[in-house]
Amino acid sequence: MKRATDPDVRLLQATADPTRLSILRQLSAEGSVCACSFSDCCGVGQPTVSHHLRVLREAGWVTTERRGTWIWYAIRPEAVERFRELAGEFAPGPARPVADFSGQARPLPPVRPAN
Amino acid sequence: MKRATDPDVRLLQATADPTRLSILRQLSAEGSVCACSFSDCCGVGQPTVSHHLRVLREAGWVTTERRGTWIWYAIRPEAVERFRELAGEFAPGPARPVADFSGQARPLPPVRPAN
DNA sequence: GCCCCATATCGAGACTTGTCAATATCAATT
DNA sequence: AATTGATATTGACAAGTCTCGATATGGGGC
Repeated sequence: MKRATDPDVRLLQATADPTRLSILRQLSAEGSVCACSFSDCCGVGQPTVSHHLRVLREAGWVTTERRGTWIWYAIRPEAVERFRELAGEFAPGPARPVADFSGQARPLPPVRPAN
Repeated sequence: MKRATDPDVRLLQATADPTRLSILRQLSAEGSVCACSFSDCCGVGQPTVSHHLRVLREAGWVTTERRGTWIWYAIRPEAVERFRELAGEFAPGPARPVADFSGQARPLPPVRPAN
């Protein structure tokens, strides 16, 4: 994959992994979670968890807060907001595609974008 | 990336690419789009567009309809619905993380999930 | 200072992905 | 049937990703 530069793509890419999706769901459910809580529940080793947390942080999904020895992670509201905006952008096609061309031999010369 | 099997992850993974995000946006804007319209606008060759459309189709994002020589793509309502459900799941952490431990030496022994 | 614990980083290996050129398939027209 | 045009598939390569073991970092308590 070519490294994504578009922030939207990075936000989406960060969610597109089973381990990170689990992390995001746990964070959503519990609000603020110690990094040490992820190693156990995700079935991967500590360095791997650390890697995924970094990906989430660099995509803008989470913030960290050090409390003594532990580091607590939480989801950033801006990330949720942006993700929901993206969800709002997506819209399904018409139930009946564009128009009814049944019986017509050459349905519709597609409108091609100027070339 | 290990090949994703979870349908949610596949749905998210399909969005996590600049070309595919463009395609989804164009489909959202125009409702139903001829495959031939994507080659021009996405800056990639025709086989690459075809590849991305396949990824979107196998993730459940789009359906196809053949009209003579052309093939029209449209976003499936179920995909949009599921994506919005996912967006609804995500919730930010508390503004003030969990509690105020300022001044306390050992803030909070993290509650570790049973091990 | 030293040790212990939680977390991050490094380096490597296996695997996946994005892209293209070449080719195949399929529908419509002649 | 041959041709033309749109789309899909194949095969290859470069680049990215996930995972781990080993190691580094950094804080707290002794």
